[in-house]
Amino acid sequence: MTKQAPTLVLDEEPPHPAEHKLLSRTVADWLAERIIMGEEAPGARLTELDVARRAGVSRSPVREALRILEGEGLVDIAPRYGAHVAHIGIADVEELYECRMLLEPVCMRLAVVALTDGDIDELEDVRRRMESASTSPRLFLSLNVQYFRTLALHCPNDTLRELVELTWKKAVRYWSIFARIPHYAEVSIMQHTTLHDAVRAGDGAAAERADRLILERALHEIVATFEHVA
Amino acid sequence: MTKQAPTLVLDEEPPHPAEHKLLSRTVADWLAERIIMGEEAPGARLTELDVARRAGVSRSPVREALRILEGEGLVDIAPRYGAHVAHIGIADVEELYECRMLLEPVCMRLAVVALTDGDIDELEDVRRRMESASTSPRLFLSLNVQYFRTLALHCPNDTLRELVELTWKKAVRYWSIFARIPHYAEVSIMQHTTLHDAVRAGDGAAAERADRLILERALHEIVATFEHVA
DNA sequence: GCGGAACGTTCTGTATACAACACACAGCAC
DNA sequence: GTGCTGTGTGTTGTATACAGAACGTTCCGC
Repeated sequence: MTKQAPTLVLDEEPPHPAEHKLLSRTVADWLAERIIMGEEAPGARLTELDVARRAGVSRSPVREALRILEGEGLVDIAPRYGAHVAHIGIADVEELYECRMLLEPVCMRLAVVALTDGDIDELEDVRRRMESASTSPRLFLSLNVQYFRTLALHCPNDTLRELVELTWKKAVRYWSIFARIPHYAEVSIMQHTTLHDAVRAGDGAAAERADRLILERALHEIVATFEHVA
Repeated sequence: MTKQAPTLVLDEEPPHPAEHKLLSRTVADWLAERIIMGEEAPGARLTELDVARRAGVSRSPVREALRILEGEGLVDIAPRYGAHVAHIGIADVEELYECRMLLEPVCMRLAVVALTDGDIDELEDVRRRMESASTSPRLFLSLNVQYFRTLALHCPNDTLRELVELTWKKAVRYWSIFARIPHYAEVSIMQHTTLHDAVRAGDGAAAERADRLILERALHEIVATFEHVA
């Protein structure tokens, strides 16, 4: 219902827009970054006390951070045992993309037909920055997500949007692989053009098709690269 | 939570199957039950200390329980403000069912083709108990979920299964409405027959169609009843 | 009477303390 | 040597203590 600007926070805003970042969220982001970048090995045990010491905080926010990360699929938690960095496997990627293909194209279709001219301008801007960031994989991926996130914000089905965003949070786990795909940005930009045209035309069906194609290609690329790497 | 089937990684699994129920989980279940049964009014504020006192525990497990319930969509949490019982609206139901229709039928299709004879026997048993429970809405709904859950357990795509289970956790919020639908069980059983036939025949495509029909009808019924009640 | 600021209450967020449990290893019996 | 048991260490789960923020109230100025 209430649209949020460029912040990535989900929803919610009773009294104050709550930009006051909680420690637990900060720790979660910090640890997520390390996991995504591969600085925490898959399968490695994450002791609350150890994480707390390294982050320079007490166990309380760390505990909450680990639960958050569990929800985002970055760690596994076993009761009375502790947290592990979640394993990364090619089967998981395929599963995740199968799910994304079910949800995301529909989300895009619904969002595109709800866009205003101002929204399209905003997307144009992100798109431009993507084009000029094709040499930095990390930045490109970040802008890519921002494009989709901005678009999804206009999906009238909030439940669907939240599910899609959940899949994105899980997908972020494989960025390290994307970053290794040669010429990923250039090819991605090309395919992205089809989606962007649909956005400008307000053509929901075309956007749905375009997103499905993008996902199919991304899965194909990542599987090939994964096999090449591992 | 995770199925943990054929992981080839060494991955030491939780030493004990962890039936040891944590206090936080107990509180979460207790509070969820109260919310579902309408004993906690939608929109009502849930103060950590108040819940803790009523549950007879300290704030720590309550805090975790509220986060769990937030993930399941039963409460909303705003930073530095607290938790509210999530509102229940007809728009949310429609959104949720739109999502379920995208995910669940595919999940059922994949599961049905993976069933063994033993699995089918187990489902037959649940089915029989459903037939004899048509007079108790609560029990019927519970068995209904058990049927689908048992089925979904065999979906080879764990990520999809988890997403589907997430939508179920959210859907449980509307049981109080289902329970008011006249003759719900009888009609439901009838439609359920189509699905069950597909299960026995191992016909994935038929199961997918059947589940889609079931969801469409359920949405229709719940919308009608909601308008009648509210 | 009305607006606004200072105050006080209440709650969350974080830190710390304590208890229960799990695992590893050493020592003993056989 | 093998298997069991008791102890020790480390970690999680829960309770409690403390600090700061948000909200309501009251009191003052006008």
